[in-house]
Amino acid sequence: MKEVLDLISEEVVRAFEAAEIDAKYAKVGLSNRPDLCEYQCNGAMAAAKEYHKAPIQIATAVCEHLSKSEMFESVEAVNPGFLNLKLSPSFLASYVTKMGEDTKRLGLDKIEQPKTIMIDYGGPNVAKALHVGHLRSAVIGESIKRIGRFMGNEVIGDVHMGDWGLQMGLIITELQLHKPELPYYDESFTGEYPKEAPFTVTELADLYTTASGKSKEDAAFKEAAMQATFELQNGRVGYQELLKQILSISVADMKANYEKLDVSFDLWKGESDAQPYIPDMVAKMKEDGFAYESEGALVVDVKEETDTKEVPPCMILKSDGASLYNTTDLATMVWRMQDYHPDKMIYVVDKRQELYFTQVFRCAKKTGIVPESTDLQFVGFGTMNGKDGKPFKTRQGGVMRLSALLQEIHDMMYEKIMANGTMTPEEAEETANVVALSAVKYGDLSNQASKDYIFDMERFTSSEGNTGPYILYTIVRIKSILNKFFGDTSADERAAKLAQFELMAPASESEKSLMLELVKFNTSIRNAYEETAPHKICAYIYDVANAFNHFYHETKILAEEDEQKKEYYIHMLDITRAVLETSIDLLGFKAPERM
RNA sequence: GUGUCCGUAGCUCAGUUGGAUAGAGCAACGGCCUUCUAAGCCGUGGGUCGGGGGUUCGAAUCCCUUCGGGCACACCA
Repeated sequence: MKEVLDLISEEVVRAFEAAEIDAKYAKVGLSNRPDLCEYQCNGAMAAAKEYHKAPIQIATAVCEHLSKSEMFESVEAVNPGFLNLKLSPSFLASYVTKMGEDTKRLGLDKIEQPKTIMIDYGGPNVAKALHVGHLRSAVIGESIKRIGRFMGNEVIGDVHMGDWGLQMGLIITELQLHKPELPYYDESFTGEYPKEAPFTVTELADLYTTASGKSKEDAAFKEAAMQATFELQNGRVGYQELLKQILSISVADMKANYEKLDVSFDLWKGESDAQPYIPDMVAKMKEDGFAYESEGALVVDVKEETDTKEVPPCMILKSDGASLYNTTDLATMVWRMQDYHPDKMIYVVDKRQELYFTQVFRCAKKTGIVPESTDLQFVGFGTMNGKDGKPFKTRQGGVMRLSALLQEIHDMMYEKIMANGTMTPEEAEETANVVALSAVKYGDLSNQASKDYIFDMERFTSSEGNTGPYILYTIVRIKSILNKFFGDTSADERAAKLAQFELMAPASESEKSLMLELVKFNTSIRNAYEETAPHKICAYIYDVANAFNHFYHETKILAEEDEQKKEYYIHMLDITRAVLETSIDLLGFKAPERM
């Protein structure tokens, strides 16, 4: 359904036209003076020059035409030329009623031309435990994916694992020292390779850690690892089979970890999946004359005239002929285009990689790997810092594992819940998980993705202020009332009853404020989608939660004696709940029943 | 050095793309529970939007300049 802002705009446009002022000046926005009005139009001041009239004259003329509209409670022209608008309570009630008719979409239309969007986030390394550095990509990417889908697009999430390169060689070489008898190392082996992996996740991580340490001190070991990497990349069968085992073990573990974060991927592709596409891709680049040799390496020029600085060429092959990050990323685009024909690809990666991705994007377009019609978007996120403003570390100064971070926050929430003494340990355990996730995700998403932010556990886990737990608490309060009101009735019965409860025009300030917030749902979500900015959803629901809590404080809902009024409250509560729950789902977390 | 992002209350952050008196939260102080979850609500104090110029009816927002900080600048990913 049409957004409130559009409905107002149409009305204002008509008034401008009636006053014989060009409609281009009839721009309406939210008020920045809520004490004076709810929506405002400043067009009269902009139009003053063209029409050689005092802005207030124009505003007054428009105001006269506008005051006939039933949409507004009041319309005022104020010096020097502001047009102040207040919505009528009945208009608000009817709009919210329409939202409530479909609590799944709440008045938000899907976009008219859905796109196929591929989104690249996560980027974990095989054989390395997920650490806090992986948190932002996962959390932000997941939210962008959900928002994109909610708007009606087909969104495909790809984890894009780091499963290629020296790290694999390190593991292969280290494992050989422990278990040289494995068939993977026997080049003459022709039988069937074992189905079971020769290690567990923990062993795998240990292998890598040891090997990685050795390679820094032991030159011969590193040499062997590089040789193994080379042989793996050149198709040595035993090594490729071993890689499959490494992947299967590692992926299972990653999936478990991401599941705890409520983050999922449609594709579990890695850098290795791009390898088969490299030779043809490189050959074509040479053939088409884009790739040439420079200082021994194969590169493609990507600088443009409008550049304000020097953009180095995009390197396709190193001087030793080996492929690198760029090669893999470009080849990944090859299969993505081939298999999925996306209209858009979004990369959710550390913002420090911006220049690098500019090179890759330009190269992809220039060489025709990605057609002009496909949009390539870089969503760079900032660093997650500790309270000292420096990159987040454990107390010991090491890199913190994601699981350890989640555990720590979970424990804080668990303690808080148990202190209330209202839950069994089992229920508290589960609730703590849900609340902890909201704390982490909301803490991350409520900041602009592109900025560095300070990860402050005390603040994020607090239920005061703009936090996940505060939002959840608000939802829980609403649910609690709804549950008391409806008792044991089934979801269907509830819906049927709710459909009969009519909303009344808001009588008090707090009712109206709440409705004014609810009505912004579609605009807010669309904005967040268009600007790839989940933090706008956070800002929105924080306003909704505030408006609700204010209303809640002032209004006795279940004790209301007027049945009709009570039903109206209940209906509005349910719509508020739907707005909040739909929104947090887009952010990637859920609300518990109690907390 | 070149480029780029940033600088808003003691702290953490918003600021609807140029509008009115720059907003929240935390922290500080003061109120509100025999009534739907007080993990809440209400109030008070706190600012030269880093500095300086400019553009115009009007600037935290656009331009220039300056100071301070982060980050990136072809064989890592």
